[in-house]
Amino acid sequence: MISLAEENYLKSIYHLSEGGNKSVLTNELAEAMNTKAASVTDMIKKLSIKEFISYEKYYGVNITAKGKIVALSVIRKHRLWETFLVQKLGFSWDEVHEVAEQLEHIQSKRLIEKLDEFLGFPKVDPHGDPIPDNNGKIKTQQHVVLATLKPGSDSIIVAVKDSDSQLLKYLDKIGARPGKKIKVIEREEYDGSMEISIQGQRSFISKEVSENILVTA
Amino acid sequence: MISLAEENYLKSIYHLSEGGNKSVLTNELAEAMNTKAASVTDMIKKLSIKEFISYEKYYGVNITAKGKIVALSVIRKHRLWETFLVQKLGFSWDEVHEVAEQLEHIQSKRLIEKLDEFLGFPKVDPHGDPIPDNNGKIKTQQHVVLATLKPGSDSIIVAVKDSDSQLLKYLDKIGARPGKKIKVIEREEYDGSMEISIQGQRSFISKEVSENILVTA
DNA sequence: AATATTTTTTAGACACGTCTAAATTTAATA
DNA sequence: TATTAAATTTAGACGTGTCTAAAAAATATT
Repeated sequence: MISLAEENYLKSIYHLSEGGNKSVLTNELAEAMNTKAASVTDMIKKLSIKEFISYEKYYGVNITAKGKIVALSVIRKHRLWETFLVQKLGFSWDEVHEVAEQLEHIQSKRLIEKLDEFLGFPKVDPHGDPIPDNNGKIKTQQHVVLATLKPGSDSIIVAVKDSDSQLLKYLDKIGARPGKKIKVIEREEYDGSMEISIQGQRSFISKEVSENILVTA
Repeated sequence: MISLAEENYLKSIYHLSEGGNKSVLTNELAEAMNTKAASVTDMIKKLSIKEFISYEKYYGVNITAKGKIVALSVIRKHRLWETFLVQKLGFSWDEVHEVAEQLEHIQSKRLIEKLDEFLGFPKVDPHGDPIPDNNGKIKTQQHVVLATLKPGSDSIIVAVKDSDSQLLKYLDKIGARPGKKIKVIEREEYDGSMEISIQGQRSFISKEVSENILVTA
């Protein structure tokens, strides 16, 4: 049996390693988990014994195939629940994260299968992130950070990086949601800020914001 | 903040005390919680300090008003989730208990309000048990155990006592669901077994079963 | 009433997940 | 390369919730 804490660590390791493509350092993980490095060391020892990760002292951790299965299952649940909260219960997309953080740990295969069906087998969640399938397969999107686009570029918003509620509220205000067309009107070389247009709605956004919006390549 | 274990204890104490109408003994609680008496003693000390229960050594516990609020909130969540599972996800009523045991601990006032609305503000769950309202008010039903009815009696099934999945499957098979009319055809004095009829479907049930079916008085 | 039985509590222990403070190792810098 | 700084791990501790075994209190029996 896998504990709630273990699931959360694996999910975090999966994300920080960008799907298992690089190793994750103790301090990174400590920051992401909002805990202390010493606690992380303790936990990664356990996860390592259980073979969810491989771990070499002082050199960070790598998630194993076995660990990925767990992480993707949790991510699948998280994204399905977020979809449920928005589509069925009428939550706005900036409110769902915390609740989904709890719901993702409910243990019941049947529940998730039924929920998936109830939602019509969605492929992406309300933030545009892909939902892993039942077998842990996930479609990695071809996307690029808005900040890198040149003036005049046209593309479609695919997803949003951060799950910070403040940012999401702001994006909602300027109409920046997955699926929407976005055009870069102008880009200020000095600070990287840009003027954009979404469905005719013009906005000035800072570089920071433009780095959190992912668009089609 | 209240922990998952504390919520479960309070829920159990609420049920065993029949809504706070009598005190609950350590051993009863131990059996209900599937744990040891010593563990119960430890926990009820904590709950007592937090004033969710009052506790006199060797004489069991009584739930306080503060404790009832917590218990009823958990019960409300449990029953709303059960309703969701059956009505929206298509679970059968004998499958929902375990999953609802997990879902009932999700912490989000907004979620429960939205869920309640989504379900159309149901008054009873799929087992016929009343759903406490937002303020912890619960309609106690006027019901009687089927076992006490005399032959010839006509009444309506209100709820089912036990949440054992085996029993629920059996009841489902003989058509015994909340809301259904039930007639006692004959009652065997010797062992308390009876012949009943539900929507024309006749069945012989043991005394044990008839003690788990609650009907209108 | 004295003794036996049952119930409950206490004492001491353990796994989990966390922490602080100190020690160790690696990386950076002079 | 020797020293300093940063990152990581170890050591020892703590709160939660659980356990077993033993002690204490309440109840039942003779």
